[in-house]
Amino acid sequence: MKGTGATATAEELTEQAARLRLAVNRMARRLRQEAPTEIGPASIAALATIERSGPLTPSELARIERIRRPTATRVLARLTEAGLVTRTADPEDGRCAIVQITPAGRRTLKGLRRRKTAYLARTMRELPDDDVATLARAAEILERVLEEGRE
Amino acid sequence: MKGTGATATAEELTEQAARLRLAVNRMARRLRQEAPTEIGPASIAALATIERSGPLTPSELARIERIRRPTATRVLARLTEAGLVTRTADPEDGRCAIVQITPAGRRTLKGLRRRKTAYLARTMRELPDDDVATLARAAEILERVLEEGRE
DNA sequence: CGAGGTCGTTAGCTAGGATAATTAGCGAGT
DNA sequence: ACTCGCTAATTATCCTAGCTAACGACCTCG
Repeated sequence: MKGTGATATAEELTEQAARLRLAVNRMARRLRQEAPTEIGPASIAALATIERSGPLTPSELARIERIRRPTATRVLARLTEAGLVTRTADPEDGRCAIVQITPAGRRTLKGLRRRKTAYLARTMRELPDDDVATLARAAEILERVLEEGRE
Repeated sequence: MKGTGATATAEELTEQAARLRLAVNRMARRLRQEAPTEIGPASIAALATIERSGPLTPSELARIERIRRPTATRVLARLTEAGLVTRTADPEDGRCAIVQITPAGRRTLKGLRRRKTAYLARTMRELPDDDVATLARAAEILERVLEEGRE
């Protein structure tokens, strides 16, 4: 295992970044395939954000999800259509809508999480403990990086 | 196999899988945004596969990339259009086309890799060494898992 | 030769990203 | 108090990229 354990050179870093990028891309695609949903992964991600970050406006959703507002509009239209979120007018600012998750949304999210995680959990169950731990820590690092990268 | 110290419970495993899934999805999205290409990440992935796995037929490409043949057809149409691959008739089977990467394709891939990896490398440069090492190992693990999952 | 299977393509659907342009509402400056 | 500029949200349109269904071309085998 080269490059681990000592400070990586710029070249090694680039190499590692390239591998990570490929692995992430392919895994994302695989996950999409392994966990077919009726409502689309991006919409699910948005719904999860709405659950986690409380009632928010479409613009806030767009900022958090790093998508454009029109995309948020469309995603929200589907979620609303499906009864997973509600939109109410902001009493303080007539331009804003306030989006909230519904009980049905929470239920959907819960069931989805269970199903969508099954493939990965199944895969991880077959890995040695070290690897599982590594992946878990990698997830944390990625979370942190993703969080920092947003301003 | 398992059973060393920090063995995760089923619940923990599920939790970890869920976090990894989210992190992978978000990172993939971020990478797509950070590395805008004129030709689309899936097409690039296909081109990389064509480079790596030598001359192949559209069906083989579809199998390796885990996409359907019509999708492969479209991707190949764009790559051919862009002069990055060539298609020749299979002399032994009139139904098959044989797809090969062109020098321009290799060049494109090379330049793209450099550009597309920049964001991750930049990000990783700011991480402590052990985080970089963790991510590198995670990439290896994911590669292995992805490789195993295909038959 | 004909039947059935495979390869590649075409047509049409959906999701999810983007931009550009429009509408509505807020707030500050004169 | 009105207008101007900014922001919020939507609408319309375009793109990539997955899918299925259906089709013609071709191979294989009885």
